[in-house]
Amino acid sequence: MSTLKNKILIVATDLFQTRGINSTGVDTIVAVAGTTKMTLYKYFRSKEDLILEVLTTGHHDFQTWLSDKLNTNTKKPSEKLQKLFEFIEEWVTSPNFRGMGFIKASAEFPNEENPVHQLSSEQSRQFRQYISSLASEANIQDADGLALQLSLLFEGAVQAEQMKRGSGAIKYAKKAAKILIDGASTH
Amino acid sequence: MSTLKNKILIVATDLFQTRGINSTGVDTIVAVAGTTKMTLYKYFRSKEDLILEVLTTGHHDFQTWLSDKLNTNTKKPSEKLQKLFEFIEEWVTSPNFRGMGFIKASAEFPNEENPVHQLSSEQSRQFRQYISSLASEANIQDADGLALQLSLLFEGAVQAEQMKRGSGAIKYAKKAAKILIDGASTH
DNA sequence: CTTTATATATACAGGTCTGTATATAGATTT
DNA sequence: AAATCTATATACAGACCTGTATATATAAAG
Repeated sequence: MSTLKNKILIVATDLFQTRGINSTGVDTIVAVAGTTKMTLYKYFRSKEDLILEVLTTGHHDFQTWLSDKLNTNTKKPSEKLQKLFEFIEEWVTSPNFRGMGFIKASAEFPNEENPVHQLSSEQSRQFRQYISSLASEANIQDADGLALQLSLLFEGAVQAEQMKRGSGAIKYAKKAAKILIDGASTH
Repeated sequence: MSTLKNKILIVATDLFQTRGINSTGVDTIVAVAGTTKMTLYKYFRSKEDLILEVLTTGHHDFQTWLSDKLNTNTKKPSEKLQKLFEFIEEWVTSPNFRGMGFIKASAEFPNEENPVHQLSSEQSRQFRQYISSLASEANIQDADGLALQLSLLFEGAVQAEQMKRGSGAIKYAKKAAKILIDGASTH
């Protein structure tokens, strides 16, 4: 991938997160990235295309990082579920953390026919599905139910952490997750 | 309060929720409300003023409704905490439900110096504080911690319910809340 | 050296948005 | 009947936004 395209993606990810998507114009993006609109529109057909690619890249990076971490550090399925929030905390509190795009994108684009809304909604569903598969492998009865509960905690904590870094929300979410997982395991 | 001002507030609340705040122009609001911009700017100094009043009204309505429900239907402090999510579910699934403004407003206005962000952040804090006071009265040790966990579940469930009505998120949030409350009560 | 590919600089068209200015209609009060 | 208050109708200024058109620079490749 071109260096400039990559730079634009990184800058856009950052600005979308800190200033909001709709409030960030392409002029601002190219100015911060140190390039011009002509170059941006060479790599992205439209601003919407850029938004979609930012979301796709961010989600892919997170999912790859998370499953790698889980696969290399744990063996038993039950361990993976237990370690899940440990690694999420590591991700969220890392300096590279630039937010989970899909959480805020669906708020800024509430219209269900909007492509950005559809993608972020699909990413949220995929992540929940991934947690559910972990729960299934750990022989949890209501895997989908637990996955939904854990994703509520996750999305809430990430949003809180975005709003105020070091809020401690992720620590309490981790504790709550442990209780819920333990409760679902015994039945 | 003037009938027209009230009508504008109701219409704006609805449009902000379904189309997003930034994506809803004042022209659309007055067209749906059946009035003109001149009238809107008679009652509100600016669009930002309108947004702030929509948030304030919505939050006040919810808090009033919730504490009334809790005070008339329960006596013992421990009961209030247990019944909390029952009433929240009733509110969220009622036909009048028009979303919790402060949850989405902070996503659309991420800048911490923005008055809309500040107000929604403050409302989120107030609600968490209210839950914490219920927990304290119920003799929960880490009242603030439990309040944070419950608010994560609440905000996550409301957001999920907004994105897809009848998603069932609130039901699972209620179950999770019960587990967390019971867990925090025994210690 | 010349051709080709890539990036820059700049200007602008067409649209949308907020907020205001001006003129008018209807209704209530004096 | 005259004056006053409230709401309407309409137009527009000024700002911002996306996306494109045009001309130029720079550097690698034949």
